[in-house]
Amino acid sequence: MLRLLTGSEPVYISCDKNLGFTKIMALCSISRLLSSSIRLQNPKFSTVRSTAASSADIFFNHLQKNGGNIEKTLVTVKAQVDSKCVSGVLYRCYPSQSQMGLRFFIWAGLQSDYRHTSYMYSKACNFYKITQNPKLLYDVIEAYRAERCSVTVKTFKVILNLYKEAKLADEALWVLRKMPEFGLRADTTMYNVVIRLFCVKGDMDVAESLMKTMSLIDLYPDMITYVEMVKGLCNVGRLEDAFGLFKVMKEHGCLPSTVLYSVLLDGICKFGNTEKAMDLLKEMEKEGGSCSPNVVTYTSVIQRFCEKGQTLEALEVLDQMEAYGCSPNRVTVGCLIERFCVEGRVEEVYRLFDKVVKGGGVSYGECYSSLVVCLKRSRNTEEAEKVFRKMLTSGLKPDGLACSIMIKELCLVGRVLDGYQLFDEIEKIGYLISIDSDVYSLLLVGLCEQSHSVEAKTLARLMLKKRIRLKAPYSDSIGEILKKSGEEELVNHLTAI
DNA sequence: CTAGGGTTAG
Repeated sequence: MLRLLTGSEPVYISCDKNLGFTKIMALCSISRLLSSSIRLQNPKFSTVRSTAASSADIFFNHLQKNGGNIEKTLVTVKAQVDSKCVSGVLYRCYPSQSQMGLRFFIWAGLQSDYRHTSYMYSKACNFYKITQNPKLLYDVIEAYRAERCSVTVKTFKVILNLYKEAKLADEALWVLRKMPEFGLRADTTMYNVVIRLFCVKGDMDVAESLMKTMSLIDLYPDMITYVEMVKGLCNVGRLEDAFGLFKVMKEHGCLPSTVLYSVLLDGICKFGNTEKAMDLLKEMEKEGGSCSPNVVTYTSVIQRFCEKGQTLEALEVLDQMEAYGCSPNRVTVGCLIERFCVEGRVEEVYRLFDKVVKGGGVSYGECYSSLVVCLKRSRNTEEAEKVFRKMLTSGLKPDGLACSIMIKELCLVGRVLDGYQLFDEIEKIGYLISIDSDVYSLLLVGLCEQSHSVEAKTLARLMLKKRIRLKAPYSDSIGEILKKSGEEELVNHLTAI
């Protein structure tokens, strides 16, 4: 612990290992900066608490009063279910009422006017630590049975999606097996989820037996099932079996899609021989229609060649791609840039840029941004900075990642003012839209550390204007200090924007 | 459902 004097009251700051003394002093000066100048210029900051918390409160209070079969009475609650409300209830129930929280989550997922986004699933999964505590959902299902709750296929889908998010293959399979006990039957989509989990795990025996089970209960594997299976089989090196599945499908009169072809092609590139891969690509081109190779198809082939160091072959595929009328995109170019950088042939990328930009699938700005990222990644920071500055002077728009990387790098090596100037320049030409928000915090702390108070003040003002919150690990420490010096409202604003 | 940029530190 460290005792600091700010104003009349001593302030104690927990001093974690990331926070040296100079940093703490810097944070204190931010505190002073923000409190002295900014607050006065922005009198509206005093009331920032939102009123939208109430819907979660209504549901939570209802849950507290009505134990047991909560789903029955939840219908009577007159409140809107939305994602804010759902996460609100999740937070209130954790950790002492986890089961209730999850039951509410499942119930909410069944409402016709609301659908959990994948973000909500990951939120619920991470917050309740489903991966570490899969039993929580077991218990929910057992509670449904004990209380004779009415459950539907959709109920199980929500639970399955939580296990999917938690990457728990065995538990997901358990959900499928549990359904008949409730008189319910899983559909193809649910099988696909479980098959995918086992494919990712590399447990292809279970995945295969699941696919067999499907036909036994009159369910048909769809294109998604095949894609997952082919990918899984390729990944464990069972190329022949992947090919076999592909052929069986064709024999059944089911035409493989571009995606399926691409997955198989990618597998052959990775583990098979090049000739066979190129034959398959030709076959796709000839077949055309729903089998036509697309950007992804070509890009993955190019990428595999690059990985193997076969730059020439990769470039030939690029030609083949363009001849077929398919435009390379940012990802395609990215692979090739990386390859050129690795080989120390950086000068050659500019000719590549001219070529691919003509296709219309990617711009010079994107090409140069990729180059900056690539150079930085191969520790060629000096060159990266050169390219980046060249972009700015020639009016090319750097993308968010290139900006973030460049500014962060400058801060990291102590050239905070340079970083700020770059930032300022990009901001002035209006190119700063998609920059990482933690870049702002990094810059702000750096500027304070090096006592560039004018710039720090300007930046802080800009952050408030743009409603950019302070990022961890700075937000906590800055927040602490601000709060202890009585700047609670300001903290609310900067951290809870 | 197929390709897929970066993170610092001892």
